[in-house]
Amino acid sequence: MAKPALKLVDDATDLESERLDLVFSALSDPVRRAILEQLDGKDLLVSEIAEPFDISLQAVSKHIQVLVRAGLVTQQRSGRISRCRLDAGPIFGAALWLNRYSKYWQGQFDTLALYLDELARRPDGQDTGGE
Amino acid sequence: MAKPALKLVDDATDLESERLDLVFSALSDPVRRAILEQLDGKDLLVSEIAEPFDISLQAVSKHIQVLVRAGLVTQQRSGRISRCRLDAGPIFGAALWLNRYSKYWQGQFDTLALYLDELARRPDGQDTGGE
DNA sequence: TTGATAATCAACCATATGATTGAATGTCAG
DNA sequence: CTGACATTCAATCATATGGTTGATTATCAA
Repeated sequence: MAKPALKLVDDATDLESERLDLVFSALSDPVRRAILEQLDGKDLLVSEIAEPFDISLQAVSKHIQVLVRAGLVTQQRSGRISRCRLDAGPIFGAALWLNRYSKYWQGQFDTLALYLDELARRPDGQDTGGE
Repeated sequence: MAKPALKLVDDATDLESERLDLVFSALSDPVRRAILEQLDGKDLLVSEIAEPFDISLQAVSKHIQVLVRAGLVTQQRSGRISRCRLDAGPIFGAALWLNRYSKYWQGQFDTLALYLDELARRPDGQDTGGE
């Protein structure tokens, strides 16, 4: 009856399930994933975010709105500019849901643990670029 | 430069990005997430999977096709029945992508590690608040 | 053969999504 | 005030999605 201690893990509740709907749906678009990667470590304006993409600024603005609705990005408007900041909180909930299947990875699980360790140890989040 | 050792982490490649598109999109629907939870630990027929849901069998069949396209479920037809099996492999790739933001969780990271430990230690994958 | 069963196919519908272009809003600089 | 700029709003379009019902395919049992 009472929810488990880690309520994020239990997606039986409508609220958490709807949040997962929004988060996974937001993550299902490569443009939005790229936006999140851009925001990893630094806040950016809408126009700065849009710069690398070949689509219109309006399209990027709509993508950002989707990320905002999912709780993955917050926007702080000051004057005519709108600074966008990553909020990784909801990603944690998604990761928890995924990790209920970690038992299937097994061998690769060590790889993940190692990778997490590596990431945690690194000052910035940059990948090595291999070798 | 060359790709990193863990190519799953680098979604710059079109192939891996499209796979993530399919996986995250598949996970964005509560029915499909529930199906994956049903398949956690046991293979099921389409009709068995459909039983708990209020929607038509055909709708469930289409959901399963989406999961198959994403690589999350495999189907083995034998006679008129079609046995569905979970393939958690693609979830690993998705988890790796998410975990690039683990540095933001920090405090909660211990919680995740603890949870993973808990999951790994549990004989079956059942959550406390399960079905 | 007949008939029930398992699953998919097909057509259809309502709504959502991702993109576009053009207009509007609001703000800063001269 | 004028105008450039940052962003959003609005209308539109093509396509995708999630659901329905009805038909079809294929298998098993009597």
